[in-house]
Amino acid sequence: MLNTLIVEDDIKIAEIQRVFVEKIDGYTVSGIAHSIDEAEELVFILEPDLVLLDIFLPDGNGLEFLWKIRSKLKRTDVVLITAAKEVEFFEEAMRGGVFDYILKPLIFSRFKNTLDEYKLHRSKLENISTISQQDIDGLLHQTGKILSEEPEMPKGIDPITLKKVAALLNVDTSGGISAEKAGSLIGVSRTTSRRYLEYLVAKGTATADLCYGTQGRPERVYRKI
Amino acid sequence: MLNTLIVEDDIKIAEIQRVFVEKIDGYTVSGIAHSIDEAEELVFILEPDLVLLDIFLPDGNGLEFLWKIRSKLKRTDVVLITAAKEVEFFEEAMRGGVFDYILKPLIFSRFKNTLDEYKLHRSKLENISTISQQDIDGLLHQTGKILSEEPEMPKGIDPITLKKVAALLNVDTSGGISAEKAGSLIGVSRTTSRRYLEYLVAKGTATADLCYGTQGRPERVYRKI
DNA sequence: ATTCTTTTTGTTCGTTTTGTTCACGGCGGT
DNA sequence: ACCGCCGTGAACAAAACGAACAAAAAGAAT
Repeated sequence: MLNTLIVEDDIKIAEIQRVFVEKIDGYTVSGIAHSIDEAEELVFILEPDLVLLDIFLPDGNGLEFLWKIRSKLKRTDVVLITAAKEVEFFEEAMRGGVFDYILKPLIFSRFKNTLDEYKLHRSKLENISTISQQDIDGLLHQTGKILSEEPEMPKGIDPITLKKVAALLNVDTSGGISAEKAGSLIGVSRTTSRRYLEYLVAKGTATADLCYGTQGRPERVYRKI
Repeated sequence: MLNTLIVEDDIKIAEIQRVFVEKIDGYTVSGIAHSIDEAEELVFILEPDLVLLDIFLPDGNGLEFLWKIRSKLKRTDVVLITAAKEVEFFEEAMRGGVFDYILKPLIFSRFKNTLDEYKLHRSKLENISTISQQDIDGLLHQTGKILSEEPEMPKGIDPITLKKVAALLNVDTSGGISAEKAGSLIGVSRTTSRRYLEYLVAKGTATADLCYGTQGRPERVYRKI
């Protein structure tokens, strides 16, 4: 269950928000504050997961309250719900790391979407202890998502084929395979598999050794390092 | 021109970052700091648009420095570039409203992508004075994106064509079709069907694999995930 | 020792498909 | 009616692969 604190001076709107939150699975309202003063008291007692925060309140500014949260509570997130359409507010909110910024009038479907996303976001974070670039690009804004690329492959090396070859080396029992065998296992020619195996050797993630047969030139076998 | 400050203790890596930044249009490096102390001096003098910040430095913690920036400079953004894979660091960074979080080793294409996105982000913000929910959902993380009324397609992607291509992937037997085949089945050119299939791959709803023929460059086949 | 046979390597070059650029046509707004 | 923007596809340059072949490296035979 995720605990929320509603900070909203208009009593009717606060009540609507309470109803909205309780309609959504996995959430409870642990407090409602109708002023910044009240909010400051409540937030440090309740330590909610999520604060639903307005900007304009009679006795203070929601963004200043956001900074107070940031300086004291390291595990509380914030969603702004406000009529403030000026970009300056939005910019400051972004720099304050708010999870979302919803414009009034509050529409339920939009609101539910945010809270569902937040729930998902939390469970994602809980299920990983060390993070990869891919995780980050999925969790942070969509920036990185569009074009997260490979480490600039040299000419003649395709990332997909490379992955197959590298995977083969990881699985390989019997300590080493020839280019011929590797190729036939993946479905490529000896020439190609050799190109990739040699690339891996050059990169330092594999080694080559010789295997002498009964006659003829010895076989070059590759092994992961 | 956007001014950047590089904060990185390893002199070699800092130099690499400087070269990277200067390769990207619209950016200049206005300062390099090799310690938190240096960084604190420089950042308040230079007031850069963007700080490229490491977390582990000999004389202090980059995240604490982030909070110092947040409390003093209201118009400076931060991109973390660090080897810290622990999710706790990432969470704190998110709450600190960092623009991006890039894991070392730093890959140029990924880095360029972030800086290009940041430039775009800034110009978007400069060109609007009052913001709409749609603007917000485009600028903040993908939260609102999934279920906003308009799917807000990237340029070059038409929802109708996309639907056809996506439908094709669902029907596809034989585990995978080439762009050529997909195009002829729908009635569009290979170029177009490819554009959509690649979009689906980038979005994560499809995967690409290679199908090696008897000779010549292998075929790229797409499959739903 | 030298030469022959065998087996696999290493490389060149042609083939096939990709990936990208750019002009065209259509639709929507001013 | 014009301009601007957006999705499309033809044409082109580049990429990735494999067939074919020459060279290499071993044991066997002379």
